[in-house]
Amino acid sequence: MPEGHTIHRLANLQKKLFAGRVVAASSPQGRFSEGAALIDAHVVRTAEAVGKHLFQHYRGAPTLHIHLGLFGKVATGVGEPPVPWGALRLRLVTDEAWLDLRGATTCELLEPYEVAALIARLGPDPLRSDADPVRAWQRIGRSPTEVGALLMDQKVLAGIGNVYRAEILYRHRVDPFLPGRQLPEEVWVQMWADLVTLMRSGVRTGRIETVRAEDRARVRGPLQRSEAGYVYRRQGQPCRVCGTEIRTEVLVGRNLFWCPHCQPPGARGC
DNA sequence: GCTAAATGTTGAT
DNA sequence: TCAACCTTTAGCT
Repeated sequence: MPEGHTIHRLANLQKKLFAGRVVAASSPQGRFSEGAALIDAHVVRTAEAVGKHLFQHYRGAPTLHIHLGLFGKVATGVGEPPVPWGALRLRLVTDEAWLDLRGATTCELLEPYEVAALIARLGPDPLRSDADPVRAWQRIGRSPTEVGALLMDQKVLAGIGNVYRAEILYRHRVDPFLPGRQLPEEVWVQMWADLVTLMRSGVRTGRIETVRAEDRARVRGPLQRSEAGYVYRRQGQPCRVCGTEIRTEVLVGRNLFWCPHCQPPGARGC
């Protein structure tokens, strides 16, 4: 489930399991053999996440940069690593722990200046204490582009994906198609604060949970895995608050979900 | 068993 | 705006 919270969770875990340890690196699938050879037998200094980008910094070797894309997965564990299966791009093994990477869009080694350049083109990440939400507002507040498109733009905000986009717009009763420059600044300030809270909770639990306690009471039975939010992937089903059918439409190449009653055209939030 | 879709990004048209 | 890419899984047959 690779939105920003997943990547930060992985970084925290990797710091715990690998920082200060020598890793044996290999690429059973073969696509990352050269890179694996360069970090093999080196010590991991630390791991960190910026938006959806994951970095492992090494002593005496370049930085490992991973981007999971839509279907990439990292599996980690302690003890003996499992028998390799499928397309295993990268395996890291220490005396006590292992890590397997599959399906990632990006797995490469970067020099420090390349890491800096990559981070420089990202907007503020709600999960980082060094993030400055004003930078995001400077772009959103003067843009004619739909808020629903701006939230997904990693140059504007880093770490938000299709689930958080839909859910944060719903929670603040904002029309996804509202031009950014028509969004009141105070609504943006609330959305940012809400993102910080929601995503931090996502890092803790490993899940995206967005339904408020008072609305949870309206839901009969346990929330299904695929419908744990207000609107994401709930097209055709009744809005948890007003009962109107949730709609979906493609916006910038991704399925957007919203409630036409709670987020009517022109709704600027509350 | 097959197909489509998925929490994403890039590069070509 | 669209296809390509990386892989797994859900929902069909």
